[in-house]
Amino acid sequence: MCGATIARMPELPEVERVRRSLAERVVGRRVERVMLRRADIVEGDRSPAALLAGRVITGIERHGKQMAIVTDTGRCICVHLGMTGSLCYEPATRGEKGEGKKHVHVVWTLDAGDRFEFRDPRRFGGVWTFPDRDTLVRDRWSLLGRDALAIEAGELHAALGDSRRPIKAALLDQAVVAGLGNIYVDELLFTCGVHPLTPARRVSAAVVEAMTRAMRALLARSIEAGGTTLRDYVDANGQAGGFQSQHQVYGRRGEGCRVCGIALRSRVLAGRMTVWCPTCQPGGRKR
DNA sequence: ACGATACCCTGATGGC
DNA sequence: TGCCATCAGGGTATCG
Repeated sequence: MCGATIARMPELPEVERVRRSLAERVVGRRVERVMLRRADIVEGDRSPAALLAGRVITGIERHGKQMAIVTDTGRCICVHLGMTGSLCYEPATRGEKGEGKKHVHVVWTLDAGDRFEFRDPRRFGGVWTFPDRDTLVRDRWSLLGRDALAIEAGELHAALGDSRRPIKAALLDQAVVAGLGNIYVDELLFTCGVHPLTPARRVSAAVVEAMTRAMRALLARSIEAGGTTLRDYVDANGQAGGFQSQHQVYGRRGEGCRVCGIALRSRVLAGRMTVWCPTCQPGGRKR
């Protein structure tokens, strides 16, 4: 099993857990060599140097669901876990790189033979290389909205603008706010009593204010609980996430609302399975 | 211009 | 048991 971090459907809390657990192991250490086993998982310069060979890792940052591994010269890579991606720390004692494991696309070997690996069966994730942090921000992170843990109510309200699209679709849009995925959007809308079909422009400033607070609290609680584990997630210390037990609506279609008891409704919205409580989240009529 | 849809991909799952 | 259809969805390309 993976020594560090697997997250199925990694959203902001899961990525933050990966960031923290990996940073503990690799910051301050030199990348001795890089093995690229599947070239098309990397976008940009695919040379060993671009993939951080010879560099000393100085930090791991996160913006929304994306991570950046930054090094002493400023050279960095951006890692997106997609749906099934993971960054796993593997001590040297755990055998040879990628041995017997499928879908390990990149292996970074550190001093003493310890290493970390990018694995992604479905390949919705990827790795992007940048000569420096400014280029990463300019070419990639500037396309994202503010991080969901940092965004303020006024900014979120402005980002929603006068869009008529369903609030669920807007909150999933990483250019509006970075870090939310299907699970946390449904949970957030339930918490705020907002119907997922509500046109974004019709969510009042007051509700956006409450939503912003609820979003921070929800994400913070999930990070605290170790993130959401739907199948086999363990962090660097072998601990599974525990937040799934707190889900109010996600994955509970047809089951009773934990607040009012009525059967939760569901439909596909913005291409995503969406679950809500028809009484706790009234309205939703499009205009 | 905006919003909805198709597609990428593999593993888990359920039906027969 | 094994085969096949179905579903899951983050992000992007394309359609309407």
